[in-house]
Amino acid sequence: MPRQPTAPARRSPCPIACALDTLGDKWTLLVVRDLFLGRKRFKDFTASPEKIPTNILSDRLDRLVQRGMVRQIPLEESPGRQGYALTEKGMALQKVIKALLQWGLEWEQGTVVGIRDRKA
Amino acid sequence: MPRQPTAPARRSPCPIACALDTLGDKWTLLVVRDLFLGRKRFKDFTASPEKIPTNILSDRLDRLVQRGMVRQIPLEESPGRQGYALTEKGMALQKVIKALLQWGLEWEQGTVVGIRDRKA
DNA sequence: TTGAATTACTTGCAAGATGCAAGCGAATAT
DNA sequence: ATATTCGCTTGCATCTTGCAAGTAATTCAA
Repeated sequence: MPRQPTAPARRSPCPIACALDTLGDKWTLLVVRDLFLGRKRFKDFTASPEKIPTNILSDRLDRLVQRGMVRQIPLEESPGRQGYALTEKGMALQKVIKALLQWGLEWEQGTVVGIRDRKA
Repeated sequence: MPRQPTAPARRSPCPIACALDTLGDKWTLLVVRDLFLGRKRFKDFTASPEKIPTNILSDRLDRLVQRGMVRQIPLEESPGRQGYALTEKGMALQKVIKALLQWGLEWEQGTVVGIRDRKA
């Protein structure tokens, strides 16, 4: 029988574990952060100071789209190019991002808000 | 010159990126979740339904201790054995855990609160 | 008190993920 | 028309993960 592209199995029904099945890696939530900052295009994400490799970026954007946190949007400033934006499900991650931001600021010294591209 | 065991380099001064330098993987925050649930001992963590491999557990506990989120504690019920508990810095992750929990519950269907060991 | 479990790990290895560099076709700028 | 940027994909070396097995130190049971 031909198989539907199987959703990767969940480790458990725990909502935290399930969230981490998608979000639990070094890069995914940084892409989400950039989307909250209004970044839309591939090059915008690569311009962030963490310098995400393009193959990883491509993969993470795909996964976020597949899992319904991001959708592709047309870019009115350049038609024929695609951009990315958070869906409602993606927007709902705001509390997670804020909690990480506050924790980092309070407990990891030397961190500052307001990321800039390396060419600011 | 002999070198101090170097702290792994930060990707950027962004507090979110910095938080993810420690927390950004599939397992670390599940260990933190278990600590919030009152689990103290190695075997308690291995009993969680996600079945963390013991080498990963060992590594993650070490890293959490190194980075100041967890400390080792004596176990009064069996002296000569060590347990683990959250420090203040670790406790401060409560909002992160709660945000992930709420997001998972709301957006990932089939998730439920109240994890159980497989032998409940 | 002696032997059998249990606990808290470590080690080895196969498989998968990551990161760098290069390449490549479609859009855009000159 | 040509050059450059953009949005990727591919290959490959390296690092990380996950499974199984092993081990030394408790603890338990007879």
